[in-house]
Amino acid sequence: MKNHILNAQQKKAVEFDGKHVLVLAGAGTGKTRCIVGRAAFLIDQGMEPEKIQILTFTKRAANEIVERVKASLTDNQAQSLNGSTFHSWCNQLIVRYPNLFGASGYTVIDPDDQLSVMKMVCGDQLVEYKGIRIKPQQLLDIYSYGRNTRKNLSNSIREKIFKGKTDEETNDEIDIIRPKVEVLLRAYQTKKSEGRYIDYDDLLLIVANRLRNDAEARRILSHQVKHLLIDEFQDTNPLQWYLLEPFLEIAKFYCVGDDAQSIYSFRGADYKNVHLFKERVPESEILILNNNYRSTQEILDLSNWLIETSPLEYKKKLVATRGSGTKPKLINIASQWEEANFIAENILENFTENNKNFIDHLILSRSTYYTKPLQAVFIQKKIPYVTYGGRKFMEAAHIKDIVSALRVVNNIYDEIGWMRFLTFWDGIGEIKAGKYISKILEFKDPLDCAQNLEDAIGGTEGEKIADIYNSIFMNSGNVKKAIQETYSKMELQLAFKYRKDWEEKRKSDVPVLEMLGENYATIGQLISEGILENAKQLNGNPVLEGSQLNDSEIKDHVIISTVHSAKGLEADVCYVLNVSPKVYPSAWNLSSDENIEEDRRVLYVALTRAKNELYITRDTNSITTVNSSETSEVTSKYFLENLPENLTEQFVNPYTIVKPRDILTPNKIDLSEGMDFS
DNA sequence: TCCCCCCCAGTTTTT
DNA sequence: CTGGGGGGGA
Repeated sequence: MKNHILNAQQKKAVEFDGKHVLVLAGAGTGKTRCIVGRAAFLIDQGMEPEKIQILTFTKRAANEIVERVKASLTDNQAQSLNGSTFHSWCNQLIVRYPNLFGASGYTVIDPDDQLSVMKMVCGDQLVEYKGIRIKPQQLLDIYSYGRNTRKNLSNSIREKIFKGKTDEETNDEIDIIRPKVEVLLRAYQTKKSEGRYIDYDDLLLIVANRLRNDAEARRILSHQVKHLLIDEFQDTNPLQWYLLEPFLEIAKFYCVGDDAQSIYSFRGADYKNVHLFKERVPESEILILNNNYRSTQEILDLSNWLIETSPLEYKKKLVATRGSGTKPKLINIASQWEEANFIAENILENFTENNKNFIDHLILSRSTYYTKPLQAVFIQKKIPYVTYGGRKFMEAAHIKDIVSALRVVNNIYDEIGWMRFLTFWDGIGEIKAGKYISKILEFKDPLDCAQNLEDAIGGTEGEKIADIYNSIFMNSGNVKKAIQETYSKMELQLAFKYRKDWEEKRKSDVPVLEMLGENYATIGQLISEGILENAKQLNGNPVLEGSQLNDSEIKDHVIISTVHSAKGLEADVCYVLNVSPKVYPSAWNLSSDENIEEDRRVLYVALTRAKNELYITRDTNSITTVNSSETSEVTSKYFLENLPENLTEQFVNPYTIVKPRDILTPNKIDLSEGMDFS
């Protein structure tokens, strides 16, 4: 094993020989290197790789760690090493031990489908639904928040609907709506059972409950799981801990985390869980890594300043082992187009004159949506890029159409799947589809359905739909073939339904779906694992919607990512977009100190990604409007408001701004000019 | 009554 | 780029 790159602290952490450990490590101190090193060390010591489970928050992080372990070992020693997200891991366990968890023939549903189910429930329970002014999506938020935090319904309503307020008026309101919400949530659970649906939280709960209540189940798994290596431990929430706890007696825990990088409280994560580690985990130790290997001192000075100005104490001051470099640059921009142009020109200059590759550049944004103009400019200037974060591949409408056909064969009780598949066809709307579905739900099994589906629907539609059903049914052992057959029968209608952008954009996703299908042995696996799959990452290679990347571009591209998806990433040159008032902290979060501090950590994560050069852009318009019209609240809470001048270099955009014509937003015409009303 | 199509609004962050 | 709403047509 090649471990010569480890320092003394890291080596101690990698070769830890106690039972459970938490490695507390600041940004850039080698957290990932530690997990990679640990896995390689264990395998080197003779542990079977299939009994080591690496748990991460994103699929990409899992893949990357596994790849790096493989690269650090010889002879395919790590071939069967397992790295996955919590959800994917649970799904795999459920599939592998159908008798243990009792969940076969189920369909894992994504948030879109959850919403559809909840809407059906609200339609069924109109009396209760009308009695509360809460939208179906908010009901799901309450439900999921309650399950993830293991808080009760009243408190979940308080957090999600009333922003945590505890005054008497709020309490009275909660008392009034709580029973009605309960009726709706219980109806949602019933509907899930009827449709044999499993939502994301169920994946964790099914495994957790079984293991907690059944010593025999723990005994079986104790032979399979010896080591749990858990990344980003500060982001685990109570539900995840509820799942992990029964493994304490089975496996050895190896957790790494950093409380200053906890940015998932909206999903119920509590950064204090790292502080509770020693209390909750007997026979455990805490190790600390504090040498930063990533960034220059100037970048760390700014990052340190940011968390030092927090009312919370992180007891963290990163020191660069790499020494000094250039100061972070703060650029005031007047519009998103100027920002996009500046970044594009800067990257092109680095590429052509400074001997840098595209992959040396990382662009970080608070939201996916905000990067759209940037992407337009990159396409215009032919800069290859990959986006992380945002919509999943399987969530695109045209993919869902194709997959809906596969879903109903996998689970004939999948009403959501039927609704999508039936209404896909011309002349069938929700009403007709509903009538067909009530007939379909009476079929005994898939075979019964295959034989009688045509008659149940009737006409040429029935013929067409039954034909597709049957060809998938015949090919259920070959997922790729099933997809191809389905597509060939749906192609005409797809091209018609999406005529505006079918040829240019959506059609090219079909081969990607086929490739995805090749990875799975059954349709059930495709739809449960596939919805957890990221759009841009396929067989380890980024796949872009719309543009076909050639080989060299696959290897060399700029990365555009949300901060949340950028955990663990680093780059030579980093651009943090739109660090403006109302964004850091964001306007929604201003009312809560906890949320403001979470936003501070979001910015902290963003800043600490940079190795050598850090560019921070901010919108001058929002600065001036805030100063002139709004109360001081927004400005006083803005993170860069009291930024010491010596920490950054104010920087003027040196490039001429050219607005490409085809991406130009129409100018707003001001019709109030020319008239003096005085 | 049901279905289709066009237009508009509004988008945190993730599994 | 999707979801909802409104209007027109069958």
